[in-house]
Amino acid sequence: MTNITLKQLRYFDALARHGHFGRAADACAISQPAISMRIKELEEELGTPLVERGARQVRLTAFGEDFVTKAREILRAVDELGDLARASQGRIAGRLRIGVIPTIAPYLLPRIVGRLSALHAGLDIHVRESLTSKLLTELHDGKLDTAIVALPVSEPALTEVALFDESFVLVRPGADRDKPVPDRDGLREMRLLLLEEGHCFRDQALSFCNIQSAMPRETLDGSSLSTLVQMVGSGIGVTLIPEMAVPVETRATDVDIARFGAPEPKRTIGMIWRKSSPLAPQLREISEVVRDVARLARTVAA
Amino acid sequence: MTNITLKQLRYFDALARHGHFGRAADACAISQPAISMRIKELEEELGTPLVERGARQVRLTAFGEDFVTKAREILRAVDELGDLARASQGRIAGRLRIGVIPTIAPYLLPRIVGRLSALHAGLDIHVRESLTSKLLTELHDGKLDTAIVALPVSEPALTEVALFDESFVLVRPGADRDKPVPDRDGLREMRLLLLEEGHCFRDQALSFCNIQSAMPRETLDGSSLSTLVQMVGSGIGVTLIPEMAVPVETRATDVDIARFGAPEPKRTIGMIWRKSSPLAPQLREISEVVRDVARLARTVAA
DNA sequence: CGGGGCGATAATTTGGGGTTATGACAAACA
DNA sequence: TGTTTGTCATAACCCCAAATTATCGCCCCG
Repeated sequence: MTNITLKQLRYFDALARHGHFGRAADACAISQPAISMRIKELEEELGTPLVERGARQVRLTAFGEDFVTKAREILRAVDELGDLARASQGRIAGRLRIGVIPTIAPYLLPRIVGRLSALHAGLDIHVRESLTSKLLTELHDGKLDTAIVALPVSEPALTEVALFDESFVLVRPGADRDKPVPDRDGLREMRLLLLEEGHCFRDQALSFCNIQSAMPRETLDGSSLSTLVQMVGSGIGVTLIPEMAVPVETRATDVDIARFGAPEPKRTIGMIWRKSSPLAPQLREISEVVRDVARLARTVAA
Repeated sequence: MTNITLKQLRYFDALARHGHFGRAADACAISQPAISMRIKELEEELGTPLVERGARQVRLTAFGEDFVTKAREILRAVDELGDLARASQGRIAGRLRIGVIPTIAPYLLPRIVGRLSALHAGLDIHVRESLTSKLLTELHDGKLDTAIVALPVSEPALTEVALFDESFVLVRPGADRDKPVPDRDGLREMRLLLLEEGHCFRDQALSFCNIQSAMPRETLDGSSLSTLVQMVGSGIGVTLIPEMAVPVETRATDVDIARFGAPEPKRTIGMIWRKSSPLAPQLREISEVVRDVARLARTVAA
């Protein structure tokens, strides 16, 4: 393990440049004895002289020549470290790992990624679609920088900002078009198709109907909103979907979309990140962008 | 002009390695506050955080990851400055860190160390025995000056010189002494004991028998050639060992050693070092010595 | 031989970088 | 829900490394 310091290298670089202790010292804004001592010390550590102190001039030894080129490479590399910092500083750039729940991802993510990429050229976005519980774990483990989930998550270590509220709408077979829209109690009597266990959207829908999740119910579970809507289209039952999913999911299926009267079921979608994350300022800024994108997406949908 | 110091980089390297301020401080033989302060200072100079301080763990930021690789390059370059000094004096002296694979080390290393120490009084030899993959990593990281492994390694940044070829011989229970020597196909039918995954010698033996490593095979894996030979002695199966290992490993066990007919299995042992190493000329000279030593060892064995 | 330029050495000061002790806070625990 | 524990930050202090100024020694030159 060497004890060479960057100061020694800087002084030696200056000395090699000027061929003169006094002027090198000036260049380094130090006194002449200081540089003399540092160079001597460096030579002792290396066990070999670097400069030949002539009567009227100092000249590098052969080894000193080799040494100074290597030393300059190092000094340059160190200076570039500062640039590296400046390059990646402040601005939104580099890798951003974002997790989104499956009942949001297909409808919002393409727009988010598009907008963010357009706004921030140097941004390298990695997307992960997964259930809330898994997203939270990955957030904690540092596998994700942020996530978009339904609030609240109520984790003290996480910051959560609300993005928007979204209503749930009823999806029923096209044939039911003219029937009155059921209320939450009426809904409980119908054959309600839901996502499988683990999706927060399932719990949110159940809670609207005042049904205990644990209660054994005869429901047919679909694995994606698409599947659910397809099944509704074949007359198997009814389902709820977030309104943002309406344009995409009901495009090619004969189903009827009906809004509920008050109290309208809805959930709050938000963005979360670790309070300790150094990206926090950037993430807050990003959350503004996401909110904009979402508002746009929802006005288009409505 | 940056004020970054090598100490800061060394400490940060340690912190990145350990992911823990306290342990990193231990590794640097300083107190925990010292490293905390230095890292904080570094972050202030860079104007950007390097690590995310979680309650239970310290994690590098994306920028920290970039930074640490650059920093390590610099630290290695600085360490090489010391080598440069020694090399420029022409002599072979100072610290020499040499890595050797486990299927070579016991049979060759004592002689190598003995000879080199005798030839070069000022030489301080450090030996490391490990698998090829680990040796290559340590070579790149500047933890080793050179390594003796099976060629080829085909790394563009490394110089490789061949030292010698060594044949593999069959080790079978003493009772099989009078049976004919199997060929590579016959070998496939026998119960072949091999080193565990990761040893290059395992792969070399398998490739001789034309067996895919991935292929699920019923083999009993030993962790050293000694163990393998002992197991063969108890009649469990057969194995291959490099001929250099014969005198040491078969001394006290009732086993039969048989050479294969053509095509005889063999491998090439060579010495490797970083092309950028300032010790390159000395290492080449050392490789001549090692080659001599190996030739001597093998004629004794034969 | 005396003077001036230059680097080395000596004596002294100062602050960077270390230490120990302690605080703050989140996570784990009971 | 307190309590304990692990972990990093902060505070107060200390010391030696590395400056500074002053001076010396030396060689070349006039």
